[in-house]
Amino acid sequence: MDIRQLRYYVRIVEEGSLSKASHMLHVAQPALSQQLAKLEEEVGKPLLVRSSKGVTPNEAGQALYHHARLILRQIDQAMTIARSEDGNINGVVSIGLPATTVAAIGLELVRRVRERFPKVSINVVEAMSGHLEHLIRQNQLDLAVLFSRDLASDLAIEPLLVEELFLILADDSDHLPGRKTVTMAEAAELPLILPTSTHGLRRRIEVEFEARALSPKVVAEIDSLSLVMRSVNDHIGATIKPMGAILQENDRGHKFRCLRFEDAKLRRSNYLYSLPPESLSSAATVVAGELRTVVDELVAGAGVEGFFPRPGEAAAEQTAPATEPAE
Amino acid sequence: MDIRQLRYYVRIVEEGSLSKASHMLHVAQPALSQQLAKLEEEVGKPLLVRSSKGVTPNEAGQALYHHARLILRQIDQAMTIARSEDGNINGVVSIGLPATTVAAIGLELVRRVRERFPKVSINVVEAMSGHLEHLIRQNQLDLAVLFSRDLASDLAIEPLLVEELFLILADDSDHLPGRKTVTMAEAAELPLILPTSTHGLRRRIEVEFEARALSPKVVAEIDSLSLVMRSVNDHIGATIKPMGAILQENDRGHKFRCLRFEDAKLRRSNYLYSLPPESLSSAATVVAGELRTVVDELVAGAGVEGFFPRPGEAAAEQTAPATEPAE
DNA sequence: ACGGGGCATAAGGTGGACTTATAGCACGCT
DNA sequence: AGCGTGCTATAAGTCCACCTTATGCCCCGT
Repeated sequence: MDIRQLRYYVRIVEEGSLSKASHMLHVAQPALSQQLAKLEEEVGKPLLVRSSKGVTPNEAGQALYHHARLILRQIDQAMTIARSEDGNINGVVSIGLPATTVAAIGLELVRRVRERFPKVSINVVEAMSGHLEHLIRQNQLDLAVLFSRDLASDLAIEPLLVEELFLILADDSDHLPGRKTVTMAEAAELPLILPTSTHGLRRRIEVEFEARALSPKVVAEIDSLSLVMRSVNDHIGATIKPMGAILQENDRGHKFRCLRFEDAKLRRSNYLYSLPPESLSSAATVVAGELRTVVDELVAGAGVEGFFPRPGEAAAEQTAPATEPAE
Repeated sequence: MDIRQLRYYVRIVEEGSLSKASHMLHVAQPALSQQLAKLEEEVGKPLLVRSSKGVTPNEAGQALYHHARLILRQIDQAMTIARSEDGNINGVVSIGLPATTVAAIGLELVRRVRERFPKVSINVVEAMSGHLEHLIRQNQLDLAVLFSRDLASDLAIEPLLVEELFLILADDSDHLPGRKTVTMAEAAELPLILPTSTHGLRRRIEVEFEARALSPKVVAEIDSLSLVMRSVNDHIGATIKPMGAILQENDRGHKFRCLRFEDAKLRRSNYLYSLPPESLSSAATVVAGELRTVVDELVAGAGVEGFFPRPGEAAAEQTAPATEPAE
């Protein structure tokens, strides 16, 4: 399929005749016949019904006609944008991110979008994933990062990354001194600060404890990341979070110890929700692209643990969990 | 711009190097250099910054990269849809139409969509234009036909057609017997059934009366097309509507006389609102296409008066009103 | 039966896209 | 400073694809 073929095809359908279209396009009629035949060969089925009065598209041909018009319009738009003074990508893009994702990549995402697309105004909405689900269902967000893939909707869903969960303690905590790993049983003995029961992360953690006939000693239920981390820093308890939880705490001068679970694979998948890629605005398209880039850099970052690439990338396939309970 | 150029370009940006991209694409590196040069010549500016370490896109190049990916994905999607068993266009498309537009084209639109795209479920929402404006702003409609172009939003707006307004009487009315035209002064003497004061059509009509120091004798204010037409048929008064108002009345066995205004150009523009064309679903795209086709046929229809093509079509340019008050 | 209008095929010419060969530049290492 | 490597750009030649003209076949209307 080629652009010239699409231009020929659109004109043929609009004129209802190869001969008339050839006049409009200033090419010989056999050229259209040949290009149409090549297109039909590539598609593998006829697109037009021929008669002595001209041609009419069948259903596949009609569908292709509409798509072809869209593609040609987008090619013109792409050319216009590329030719213009500054790429002319502008507009407001609202993106919903859970707190830990904001913590991990929020600043870098905003930096990149601001420097690469100065006329795009990115609006980062930090909220709990349940609320983000509601917002994007209500079309009040262009993009959202969520942890479940079963939000029934016509939105596009693509895996973004997989986060490993760690037991997080204050750096100077008396608990488990000098340790790099922890067992679920040891974690069950610690005072824990976890999100409330409706929170997906909380349910994910409880599943692992219950599978070992253990109960976590929950000393506080807090649905605010910054308050949780301040509470951990203040030795009220430990928490279980992905590494993103401490990345911005490091910036704030807080130090934490992160212990990997040696007898459990505690992981959480992140998904990027958006309108289907072909129905996203230019501004939202580039913001989604920059989000993927920032995540790729996080995953590949030297010295940064606990982030795995999205399943489907060849290098990552073998490291992704074989099965993972739905969150 | 060609599809092969876009494929080469996307791969060059992703690899950050023409040499690496040439390995991935199995073509010689100078071929990429030449095609990239042609693309930049067509765009009229550089897209990539060259260095001894490879290439990086500038802002125009980055924007083009995102668009190119979108276009290539849509080409793949178009091919997939064309190849599939039945075109695979499916989904629910909601379209908001004012009553007179439903009357003019509603049945034909539904017929065409049902026969050409059996898996598309079209949901025609008949409502007053003010309510349609609210619904589409709330993203509760995929498409809408409205009469004003100044609805501030990020929706795409395209002219659809221009309707001429007629004085409409019952066929057997004693008023203005045998006449084909009417003056504004004569109309001011008739009992009139008009929409309520907030209705755009009402305000359009009043502007013309006031410009001639005339007042319409409004005997009833009704915001229901079918009730208005039943009232006209029952000799309660005349009304002023586009021709669409009677097209379905003809089907119901009602007969009306339509008198053209000889001393006024009473016209109303219709606009198609939708998400920007590149962000519309496939189903909505084909429904919009079928809407345009139905309107074109209405405009070109033999014996059907009072509909003019959208401005911008060459044959119609001279018949479209040079200036027209904003509605 | 004939003429006109439509689409499809055959054959030839030309221009574009790819190839190989090579030049030039920058960077890193010795 | 010199050399090797890796990158992109240019030149020249080859081959293939797209367009042309010529023509055949079919259908419809008169």
